[in-house]
Amino acid sequence: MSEQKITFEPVIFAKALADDTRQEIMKNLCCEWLNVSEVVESLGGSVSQPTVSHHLKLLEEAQLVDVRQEGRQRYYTLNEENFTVCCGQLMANFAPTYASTPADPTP
Amino acid sequence: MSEQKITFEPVIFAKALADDTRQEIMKNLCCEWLNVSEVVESLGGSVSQPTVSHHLKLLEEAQLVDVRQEGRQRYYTLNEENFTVCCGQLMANFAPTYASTPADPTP
DNA sequence: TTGACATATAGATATATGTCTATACGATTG
DNA sequence: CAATCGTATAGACATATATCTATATGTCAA
Repeated sequence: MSEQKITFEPVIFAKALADDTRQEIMKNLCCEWLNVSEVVESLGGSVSQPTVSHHLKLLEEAQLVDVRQEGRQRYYTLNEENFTVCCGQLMANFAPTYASTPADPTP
Repeated sequence: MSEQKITFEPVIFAKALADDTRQEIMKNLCCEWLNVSEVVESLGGSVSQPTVSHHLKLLEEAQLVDVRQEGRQRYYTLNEENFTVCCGQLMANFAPTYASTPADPTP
């Protein structure tokens, strides 16, 4: 059904990863749904809520997080599958010798 | 022998990829040794030689290219193996569900 | 040694980006 | 409806970065 196929933009993907704060956020969202306030807390208060929102927006644009609205809160989680696809595409682009041609993903 | 084990710095790796020109350079250096002038040419003259040198330096610092001096020219090539290792580490960090624990690389 | 060539470095500049504060927006609750 | 809470947006600002021109460094050849 909804499962939109990811549009892989290698530079956008790389830019999304190219920041310490965002990588920390991604770690904290890995296998876990957190709302924005919880993400702020998870960073130990080192960055403000608007900054976190900004980072989450970038991650969303890169299709690396899923979002779910619940009341007035928005819950985010890392989309591991999309992340995996992006890494696979990077491999295909830049390490063809090592990249395993992944036939077809689970249909 | 010399094969230095790569020190994976996920943000440095991502930053190295986070630019169109660098990705183009990486593609052109994939499975191919080019000297600096040839890299400049391969970009169709869209960037200057010093700019290319700058990008190559970043790629070198990220350990994504190997360098070989030959006379007065420096030849660069993409290090596919290091690239692969970095992607694998990214997967381990951010997609543990999908990451294959790679036992041991070919000894 | 001198000149030419290949590449790297220095310095300048414009754009991109990460961060903050202030505030707007949207949903819930009294 | 009004107040409140959670999040997003706007605007400002400082730093990072991509690029250029000019020049230095290093290597070879005559």
